[in-house]
Amino acid sequence: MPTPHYGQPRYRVIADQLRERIESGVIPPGALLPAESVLTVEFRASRGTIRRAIAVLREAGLVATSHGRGTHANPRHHGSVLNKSADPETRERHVTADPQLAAIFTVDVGTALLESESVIQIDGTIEAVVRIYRLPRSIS
Amino acid sequence: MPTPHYGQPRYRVIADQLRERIESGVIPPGALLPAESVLTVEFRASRGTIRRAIAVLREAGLVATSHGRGTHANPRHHGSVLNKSADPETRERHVTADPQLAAIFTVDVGTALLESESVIQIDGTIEAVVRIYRLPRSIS
DNA sequence: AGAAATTTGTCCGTATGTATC
DNA sequence: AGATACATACGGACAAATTTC
Repeated sequence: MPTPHYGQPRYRVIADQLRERIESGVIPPGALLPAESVLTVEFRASRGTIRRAIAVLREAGLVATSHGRGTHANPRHHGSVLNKSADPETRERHVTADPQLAAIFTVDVGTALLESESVIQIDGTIEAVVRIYRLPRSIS
Repeated sequence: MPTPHYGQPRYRVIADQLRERIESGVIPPGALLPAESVLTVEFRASRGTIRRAIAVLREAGLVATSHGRGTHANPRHHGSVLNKSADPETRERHVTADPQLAAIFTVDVGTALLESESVIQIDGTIEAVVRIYRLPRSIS
């Protein structure tokens, strides 16, 4: 099997499906998820991919994993005052200035800008995407 | 080589060493870290282990990674920029999801999103442009 | 108590896809 | 277009914690 990930990578697709089961109650709070070895069969993915999908859910705070025991769904603290803050996983890339950005920075359209992107999640659901544009740093 | 990890796992040890270089200034702010392929040679670890070590630093906010470019140290934090916005000129508009946003929100490309744009100025000079994307207000 | 089975944790090597230079 | 660098995915192996018998 090649490694095509045109749209979303497989671990994200798998993570979304597992999250759906948890939020819909198919996997009730506190219950154990199927073992990684079971999930590899079900999703026909390698264990590494399964583990990465679970890692997404764990960082989102809706599952917890114990060595030797398994991964179980977390009791949802919905409605409570506690709302988990976002995890800042920042990714950067170079982009070209669109007309709006060019006007703001007073540069030509197409000038290189640095874009920094973060995904804001609350309780595992994506709330917003923040993109910050700056002029590329000059000195170092 | 077997897989001994008596004390700390290797990726943590490597992450600590890289962190030391960043915080001590051996890798100055904004500078690129050595490529993953270089680090595999230096630490005699597989690329997967190197990537995991870098992931630790990324989640800690010490580095930011760009796809074909590399990983560089001490990216500016979003929070610091956002906190300095005393007089943000905020403007909202509807936009269509580009492929990246579509993948993050798990919607089709072209789906309507709400964009909130602010210009961050410090002492009259434009520091950054912040764009926040959200799904449109839905009924509930 | 002890051994075996189960399950997650770490690590390696390789291959291929995708973005950037 | 080629080279470089990061991203995803596979399969295998062994370690460590837990549970089960």
